[in-house]
Amino acid sequence: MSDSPSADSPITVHLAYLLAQANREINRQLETRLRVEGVPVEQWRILKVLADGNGRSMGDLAEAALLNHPTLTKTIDRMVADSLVYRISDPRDRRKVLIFCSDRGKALVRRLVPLALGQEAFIAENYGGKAMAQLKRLLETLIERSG
Amino acid sequence: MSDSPSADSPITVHLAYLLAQANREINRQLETRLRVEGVPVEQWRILKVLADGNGRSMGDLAEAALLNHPTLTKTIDRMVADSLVYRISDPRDRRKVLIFCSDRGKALVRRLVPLALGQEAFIAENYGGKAMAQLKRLLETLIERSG
DNA sequence: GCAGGAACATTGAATTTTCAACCGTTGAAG
DNA sequence: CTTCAACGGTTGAAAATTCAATGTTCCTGC
Repeated sequence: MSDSPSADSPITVHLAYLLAQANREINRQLETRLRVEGVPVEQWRILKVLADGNGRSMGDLAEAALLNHPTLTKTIDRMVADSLVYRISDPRDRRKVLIFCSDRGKALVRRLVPLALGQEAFIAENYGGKAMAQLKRLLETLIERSG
Repeated sequence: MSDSPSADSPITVHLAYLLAQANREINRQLETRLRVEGVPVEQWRILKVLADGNGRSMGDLAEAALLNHPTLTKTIDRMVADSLVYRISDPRDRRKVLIFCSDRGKALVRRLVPLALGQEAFIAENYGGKAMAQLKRLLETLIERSG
């Protein structure tokens, strides 16, 4: 039986804490890599999702980019101002707004991808590809079971 | 030989993304549990760290509670206003400020701990104690190697 | 065809976080 | 001693996020 934490055990053994800590660390690393292009991590996620050329509704995009709805609206405002993406109201359902990646946005993504893959490679080296793959698998099932 | 992500692979296979997603999900669950007491997750972490009765410097506390320095200062301001913690300037090094948990804070932690442990138990059930233990181990070593 | 409820996105105000600059304290070099 | 760089923490302004409320559009039942 794996030791379940008790009242006086430190918070550092809680899964919620470990996830927050690991995320914070990895996110910071990615942040410093992306700083070369001056792009925040959230915008990187948005751009990468849109990079296939298909438009996404705000709802879908919020979910994919791990952002709350109002936060996404305002982030997209900024990105539109930077001409990285643009809005088109969905002709099939006029409540929806589809977001597309501009050419400028696509060009930026092409420069961003190697930076993100560089991090992946770096982690695989320092941490072990085996452990990394295992960790990814466990995270995926955790996410699946939590939805 | 674990498949390393390439330029066109979706962002959902990046470790940074999976960590952000898992953290977001688990954090939300914890948030709704703690809502019973009206305590934000960040304050829960702070209180839990201080619960042993020892004082911590702002620096140490920021690291333990996964908060940036100025953010912690302002969060502590709020918690002092709620009489959950108090500040005492360190007599050994007057640059430092030690934060202590008040009795009110300690009483609150006693109500918070079961909520957090409830989540741990819930995850262990729905996800498997074995997988959870393995995930924790992998996260710990990832954090260690990233420091 | 129309009334009412649900879905989608945005807005403005309030809260929170971040960035850069700052001040007091310490420790070490000269 | 005195000076000066580094440390620890706070502050105010700016930026980002969140909350609650709003405006459209769509869909269902009648």
